[in-house]
Amino acid sequence: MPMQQKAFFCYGALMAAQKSEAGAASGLVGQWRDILAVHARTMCELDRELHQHGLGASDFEVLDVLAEGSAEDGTSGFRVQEIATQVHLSQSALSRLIGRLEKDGLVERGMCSEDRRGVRVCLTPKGRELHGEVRPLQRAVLSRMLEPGA
Amino acid sequence: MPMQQKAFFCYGALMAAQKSEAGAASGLVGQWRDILAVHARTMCELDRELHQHGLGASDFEVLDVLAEGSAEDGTSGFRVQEIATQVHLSQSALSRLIGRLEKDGLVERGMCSEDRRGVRVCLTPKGRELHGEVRPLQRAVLSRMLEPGA
DNA sequence: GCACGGTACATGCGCATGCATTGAATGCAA
DNA sequence: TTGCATTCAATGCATGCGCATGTACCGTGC
Repeated sequence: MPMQQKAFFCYGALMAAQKSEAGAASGLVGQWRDILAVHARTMCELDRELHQHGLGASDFEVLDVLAEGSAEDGTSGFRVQEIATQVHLSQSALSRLIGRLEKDGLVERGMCSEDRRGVRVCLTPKGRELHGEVRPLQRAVLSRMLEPGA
Repeated sequence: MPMQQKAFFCYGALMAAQKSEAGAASGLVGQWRDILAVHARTMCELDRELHQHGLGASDFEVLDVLAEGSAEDGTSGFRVQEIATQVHLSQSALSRLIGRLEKDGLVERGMCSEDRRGVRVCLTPKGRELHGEVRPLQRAVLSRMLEPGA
């Protein structure tokens, strides 16, 4: 399931972190630098972890939204625009992301009866399973990177 | 000076922010969501502002490093790898970014006398000027997005 | 019914990014 | 000196992303 091969983007985060790390930043720019550092570090680890299961960070975000929002039987699903409000992606990026997830059999796109412009997206059993399998890993990464005693 | 035409990436940040906004998040995932939201929102604004001057957020980060680190006369400059430790970019991305800045006449690449594999990068007067012109805008965005009374 | 503006999603396109690799230069050891 | 592992930066390549646009559909006003 090669879904996405690359995109680890682990860049200078780890090295860059050490500078402003070791203490909350002072000024605005320091605060911003810290945000960038934490974001980069965590994103990096997250992606690295998720990639072993064929997912990127954004993919997981979407799966997570779908998994949280739908009943256990994966009935209704979400409108694309509803997902868009929960995820930091442009509409076009989200559209393509859903396309990839669909191609990998993790979600299904369906017509939206109320508004035929709309598209309903819902998890497949396979998608739900993968999400369940991967979520603990994500939580682990978060606690590893965000918890104070890191 | 068209440097970089696109890359506003203003995605769903503004909308997505509203959800977990209005209060620090509770759990780890909430905390992470907040980081994502703040990062996306601020990045968006920053890019939007900087683009009016032909720069992207990463471009400014590099200019900022160079401006802070070199004496007023813009003498010495930095090694690429030194810049890399201050910026959350891969080595390759940084190399190309510097290439773009050079093409736009904002920085200059020079030989490194101590290690001829290395490259010294330093601001041109034009680069220094642009940085000085743009820095207040960046600070303004940060205070607008990060300050408590936002 | 029809025209028109607005909305929802998909697609064309250009760009920046990361990974892997390359080529040059260094430093160490035989 | 030669040989080899290492490091620095540049480049080939694949991918995801945002913007602009396209297409289908909705809703309103006529």
